[in-house]
Amino acid sequence: MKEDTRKNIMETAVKLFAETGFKDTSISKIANQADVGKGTIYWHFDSKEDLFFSIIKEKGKAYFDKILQLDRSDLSPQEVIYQYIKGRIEFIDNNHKLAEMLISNNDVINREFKELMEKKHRQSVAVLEKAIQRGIDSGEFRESPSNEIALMIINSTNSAHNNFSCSLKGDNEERTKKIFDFIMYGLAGGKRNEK
Amino acid sequence: MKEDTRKNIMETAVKLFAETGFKDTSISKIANQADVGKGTIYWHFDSKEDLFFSIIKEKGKAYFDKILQLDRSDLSPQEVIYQYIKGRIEFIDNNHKLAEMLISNNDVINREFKELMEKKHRQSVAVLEKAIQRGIDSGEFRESPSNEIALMIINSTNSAHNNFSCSLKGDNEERTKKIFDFIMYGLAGGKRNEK
Amino acid sequence: MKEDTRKNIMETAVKLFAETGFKDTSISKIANQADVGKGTIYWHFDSKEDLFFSIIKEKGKAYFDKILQLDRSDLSPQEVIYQYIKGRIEFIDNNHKLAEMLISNNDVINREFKELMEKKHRQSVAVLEKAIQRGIDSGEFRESPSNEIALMIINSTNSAHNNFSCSLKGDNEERTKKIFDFIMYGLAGGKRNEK
Amino acid sequence: MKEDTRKNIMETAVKLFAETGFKDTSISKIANQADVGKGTIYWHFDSKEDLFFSIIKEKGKAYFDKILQLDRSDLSPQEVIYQYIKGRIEFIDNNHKLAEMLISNNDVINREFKELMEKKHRQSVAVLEKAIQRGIDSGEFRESPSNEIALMIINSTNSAHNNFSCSLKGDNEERTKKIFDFIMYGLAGGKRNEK
DNA sequence: AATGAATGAGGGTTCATTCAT
DNA sequence: GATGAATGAACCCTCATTCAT
Repeated sequence: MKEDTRKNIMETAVKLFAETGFKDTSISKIANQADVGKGTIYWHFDSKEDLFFSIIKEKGKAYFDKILQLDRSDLSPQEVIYQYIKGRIEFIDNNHKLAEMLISNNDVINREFKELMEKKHRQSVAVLEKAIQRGIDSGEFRESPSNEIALMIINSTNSAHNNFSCSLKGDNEERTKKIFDFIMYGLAGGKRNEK
Repeated sequence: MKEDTRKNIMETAVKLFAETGFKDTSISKIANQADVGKGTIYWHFDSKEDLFFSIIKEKGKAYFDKILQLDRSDLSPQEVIYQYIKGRIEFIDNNHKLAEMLISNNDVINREFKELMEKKHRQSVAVLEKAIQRGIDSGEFRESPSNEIALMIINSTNSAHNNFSCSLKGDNEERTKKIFDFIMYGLAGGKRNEK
Repeated sequence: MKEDTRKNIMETAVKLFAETGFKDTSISKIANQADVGKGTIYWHFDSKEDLFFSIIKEKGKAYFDKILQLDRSDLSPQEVIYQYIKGRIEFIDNNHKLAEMLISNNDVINREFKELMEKKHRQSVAVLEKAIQRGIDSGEFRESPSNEIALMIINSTNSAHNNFSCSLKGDNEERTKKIFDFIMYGLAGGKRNEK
Repeated sequence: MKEDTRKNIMETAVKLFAETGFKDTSISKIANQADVGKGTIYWHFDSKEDLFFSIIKEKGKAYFDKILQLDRSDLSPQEVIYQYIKGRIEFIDNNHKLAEMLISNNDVINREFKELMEKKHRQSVAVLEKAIQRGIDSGEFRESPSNEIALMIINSTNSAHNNFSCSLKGDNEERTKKIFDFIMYGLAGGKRNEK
């Protein structure tokens, strides 16, 4: 029963945080919606921030774990990139607003959160970076700064989710392919005519 | 002197809004930091929202105008894309904090703001889209959905600015070239070996 | 204990509203005087207006109910008028400050309040009007516009309470009789010598 | 020219004060409406209160002077009362909202204003009182406490102006007569049948 | 474990007043 | 005489947090 209340609060909170953001979601609203007393939330969590972090950590864990698991040499570099895009799109699809919080650095709550997010971000970059480097070493990819390419891949992938009411069309598979294709061959594709 | 105070307030505000977001930046804080009375802000602006919009409109105008001017046929498609990237990077460099506000859609304040930003975003997409289509028609670019490619270009360009304390290295010229290169040729470049 | 706080706030508020009016009575002042936190007032009432209305509705109900109960044919017209005066004087005596709020229409807060007060006022007028008409029909009273006479009776009755530090003397019984006498016979009494 | 600005301000102010009351009329609004700078008002008047008092004193003077002039023995007691009612109704008609301020003691601004109003009120009562006493002495009026009757006359006269959207009908002459008649003969008129 | 009444710091905003020009 | 930009105290209200029960 103990865990039930805690879970109930977290699930209600994640929905509300995702819908209206951290600042605009009050403890009262969460308590109301979760059908518990306000004091109950403070029995289970130290503060509003603590509640938020607990959610982020729990919900984000699966996502980040999946990314970290791509850091294996039995996957081809292209496969790593493809799976990265796919995983992110799926996560965004399932946790729409929460994803925005994890992806953007605007809703910075405090230093602890910022540092946690930066760490996760660096880890994601590192996974991609390694795969890219492997691809370059094998001659599969062209010479380029792997770290920065990783960053551009991550940003391109964001095209999958709403960006001022504009986003990629199609189901997850299609969207993944589109982004992967863009990342792999760019606009010109094989057509190299130097600017 | 009249305009000095207004400018002072706007510059202080843009810094604080960018640092801590709209919600977490109080009028008191802005007034303190700008070394004016709280009432002074309300002499120059109708409300906190009005202050925010005034900043967005005034500072963002030059940036968006420059993008719209790229919509000319005497520029090659590649040139349009290159100039787009360059313009955005320069804007980000000069208005670092403001750029974060303009780029992120997390701090959506209200419908008016949302609609303004969406309109500007659609216009930017349209400019790129046209250029891409021209490139495809001329055989310069490979066949692809121009609208969605435009979106991915925009997102890739965001790699130029801080993304959880990680960004592209080099001066503006270098960074522009890196992004342009990525967009043009992708990771594989001419090396096409289908996944 | 729950109701104690609410009552405490209402009683403090009615005193202050009556002393200094709605506009000039701040929530802070009420909270201070009632020895509760400002937030406590907002726990019990939605807004300053809600507090005001709650007082009016709760405290005024008994008074208006008593008036409406005079609308019975087993009471002689004179008796209705006498009881009306008596009821109002008693109410004023027991709710001195509140009475000032109910009687004056200067502190009109908003449409809802205005309409509520007008409705109650019309009902009071109607009760008196019916009684007057009955008295005229029976030949007890002289021919006269019953509606307007009702209005004058109401205003005369206001003489019982402070009017720029001047009011009728005596206990409630005496004051009721004085006003009743004035209303019945006027200044000249039976002495009719046309002006 | 000096007096022109001052007059302009006062006339604009009296209109606005009358329309929206003292509290709800801001100096800005008056300045705007009068088409002068805010500072100009403060050059002509010490404060918002001073502006208000200046209006009250000036506009109220004519009214109160007229009442005081009724304190002459060449007027019959009835004539005094009749003229009192008539004067008040005319004043109310010409200065509708301002009249409410003068008549009600709810919009008490401060001690000075309160005392001024009470003094004027006492003087008005005194004029009526003397006339009543003369009428009683001459056998014209029946025996009664002249001071308190004066108060009731004043209150009855208030029936002429809006009282929660209910007031006497007819032109000034008619309304004066109705009130005079009520005051003189009451409801029963000559018909004395003791309750 | 759970509750909800109570709190007060801080939010955005208004406005009478001042003063350099 | 006249102006209006600047001020800051005070306004109503919100909400994260506490604590007696």
